[in-house]
Amino acid sequence: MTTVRGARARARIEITAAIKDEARTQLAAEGAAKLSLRAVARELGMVSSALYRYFPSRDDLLTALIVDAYDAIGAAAEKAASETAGQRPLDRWTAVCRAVRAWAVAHPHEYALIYGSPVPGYSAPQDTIVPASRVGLVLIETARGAHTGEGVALPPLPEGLRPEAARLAADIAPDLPPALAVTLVAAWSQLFGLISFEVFGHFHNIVEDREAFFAAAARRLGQDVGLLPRG
Amino acid sequence: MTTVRGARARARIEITAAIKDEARTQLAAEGAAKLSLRAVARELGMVSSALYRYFPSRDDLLTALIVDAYDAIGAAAEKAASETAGQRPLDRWTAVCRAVRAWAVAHPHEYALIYGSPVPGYSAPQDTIVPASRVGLVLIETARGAHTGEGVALPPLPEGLRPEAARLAADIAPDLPPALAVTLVAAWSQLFGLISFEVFGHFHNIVEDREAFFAAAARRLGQDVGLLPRG
DNA sequence: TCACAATCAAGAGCAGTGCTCTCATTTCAT
DNA sequence: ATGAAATGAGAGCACTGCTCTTGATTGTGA
Repeated sequence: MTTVRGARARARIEITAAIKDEARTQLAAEGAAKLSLRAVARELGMVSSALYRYFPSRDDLLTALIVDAYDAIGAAAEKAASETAGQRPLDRWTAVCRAVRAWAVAHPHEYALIYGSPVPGYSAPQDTIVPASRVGLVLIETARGAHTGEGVALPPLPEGLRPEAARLAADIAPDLPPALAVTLVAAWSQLFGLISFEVFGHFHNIVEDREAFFAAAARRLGQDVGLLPRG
Repeated sequence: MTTVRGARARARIEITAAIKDEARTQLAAEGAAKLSLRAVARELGMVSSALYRYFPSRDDLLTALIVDAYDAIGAAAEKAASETAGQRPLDRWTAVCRAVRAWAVAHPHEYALIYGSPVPGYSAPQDTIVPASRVGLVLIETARGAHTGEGVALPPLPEGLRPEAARLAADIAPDLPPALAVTLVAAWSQLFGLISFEVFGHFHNIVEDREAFFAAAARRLGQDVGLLPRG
């Protein structure tokens, strides 16, 4: 399938990668707003129009970077999950959260690209939806481990949320109780609320020891989804 | 102080407001990335260089819009708080949260300007920090109502978070127990995690009944900060 | 009242951007 | 070997933020 047919195909792959690399460098240095196709081409010793043979537009380049960023932060989450395979669910949960945060803090501009204001259009391209779900899937999987077998005490669902909860659970995790599925999705978004506030500077002059603050909040999020401190 | 000295000063105020209005219109229509000084000037029947008499740069115009957006969402929160003055703390809390969300959903691009990726530089200008704190202050005030007098059961702080919690509480709410102050700040950021995920499209194909979902999550956040369902 | 200074609009212009088009060259499959 | 497809280079268009100069309008102190 992905066998390299000839020198030309090989070159195309390499140049595409080089373009993405240089773009990522500029992204990390100056942010998405100042990422310039011409500057990327200039740095690579080619003329700007040549770059359009590889990416049909600036937004397509950005989309490629978005996909890569989703994959990178998803891989970080998966790595933390697999490295804590035998441990208690709550510890695994916090380990995953801390890994996600660590990636975000280390790559603020790439993080802003995927969890900040949507820049290209309003609807995310099709290619991004699978990579975008990786962190969420890890969280679901981590929580699932604690809920196989017996049920855990979760607050009852409000009447009006019943149908939505059932639909949502059937969609993302049919084997889990609806109340848990809802809580998981909420915890998922709240996790990124914590991270975004730190990365985007809203904790400036407010939270100093961000590491400890986040660890405690993430742990509490884990308890919210039914992971017990001991057991 | 703000007395209008003459016709010229009056005109300056009016033109400045007109520029901001037109800029806000373009922001709402196309987003911050496509906000163009030249287009604003064109729409106002003036030449682009004239606009620089009122805003020294594009970033300064954006900063003015940022301040206005913080003020608007802060006012929405304060309105909800004052309109529910006599009610139970948990109901007030959810009312405030829903008002904040409603403003965000109604003004997605302005919301993205203040809670999305920071666009101008990395450090927010001085003028923004006071308006930026309004929503947070309302949340603190709402929670304070339930904690005057007796204490409410809050999970104990982890050992490592003790000093940070004390410092943080002394900073933002010296009369509240440190554990509550920490939880409040976490809930604050998690609230915007919920809203950002909705506004930025991360709930696409996942959460359908966003209204009910948010109401339940916000209520739960209120319980996290110690507001009791009954009482 | 009048002259001077501050303020302001207009226009030209600069450097930069994303993107398109044409044209020559190179590579590949037949 | 030949025709088709892929690639690179260059010119050019419309747009951007921003600066500078010029001339007109407005406010103010002697």
